[in-house]
Amino acid sequence: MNTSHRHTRQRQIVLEELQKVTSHPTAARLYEVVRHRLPKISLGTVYRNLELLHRLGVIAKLQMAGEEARYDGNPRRHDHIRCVQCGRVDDMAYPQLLDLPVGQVDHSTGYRILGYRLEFHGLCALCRQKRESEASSPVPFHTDHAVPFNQPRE
Amino acid sequence: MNTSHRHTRQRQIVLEELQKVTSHPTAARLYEVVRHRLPKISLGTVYRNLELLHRLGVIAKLQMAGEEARYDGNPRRHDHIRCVQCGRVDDMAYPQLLDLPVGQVDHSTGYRILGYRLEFHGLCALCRQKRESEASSPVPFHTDHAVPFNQPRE
DNA sequence: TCATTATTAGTAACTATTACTGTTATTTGA
DNA sequence: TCAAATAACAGTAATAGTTACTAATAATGA
Repeated sequence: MNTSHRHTRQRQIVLEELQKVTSHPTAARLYEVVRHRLPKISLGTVYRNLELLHRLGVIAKLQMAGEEARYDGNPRRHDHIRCVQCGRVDDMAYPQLLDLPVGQVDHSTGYRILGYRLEFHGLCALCRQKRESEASSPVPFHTDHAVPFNQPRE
Repeated sequence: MNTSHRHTRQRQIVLEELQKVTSHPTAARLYEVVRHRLPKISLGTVYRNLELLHRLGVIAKLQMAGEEARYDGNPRRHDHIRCVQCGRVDDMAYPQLLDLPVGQVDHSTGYRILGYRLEFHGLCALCRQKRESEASSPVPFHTDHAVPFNQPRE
């Protein structure tokens, strides 16, 4: 069984268009963009190639909490911040976590640690301004792990 | 319009059963457990109450990357580790992130930062042993943001 | 060039979750 | 205490993101 991957026009263009942008598009959004160059491409093909490129480590797949998956042409380790209002995702600089025994077995949990995901959430500049001009309206839903929220259990 | 919440047997038992366990069950799993006490409860009721209790800050909703949502009877801020093989989720102790201007506007991104989510991934003790006994087989899929993975872009 | 087969387009199926609808039962206050 | 008001319910249908299926197409190595 040959496990090599063929070089197709569809795969090439999906990768090219993803690498052009910094907006962390969803599969559906990237599909729209790619269709300008390949009108007959199917959404399934976009999904399949994104998944393959992700498995190969060429791109990154961002499955943020409970949201539609987004893709990132930059596979290097970096973190993201997501707007809780509009879903926009941007890169966020944060130093790597310290004292993480990656590859080692963590003795408190028994897990062999492979890595981590760190995602910030907040209000993007646009949604922040919109909210401020509309006066007082609280955060629309409970954003898990908001730092000020720290009440004791029972 | 009265926005108070009624105290129903269904809501009470969903909360009780969630608070009994430390296994971070999915809605479907909790539904199975709750049915032992309320055979006629519907899955929608479990979902609705979990969502309400989450909004009220009584429980935590863990929407780990791309996975089925899990619920945690402990709403205090803490982090989790997920097994990339079997999906199991455990608590993981890690100190709070430093130098995070929560509530402030981050000048590099323009976001008002509200909080963050930190999730580790790895192999739980069981899956680790299973894998070791089956000899060499690599991690089945690309676990995003694995720390050793750090190649330059393009 | 040709045979092999990975990949495609198009579509159907799947799954977690939410919405809808008529019924039930908690709440409230007369 | 009792009954009106309505939040919440059970049961079911709908939604949305994603994956699986199938016959046709095209990339690849001989």
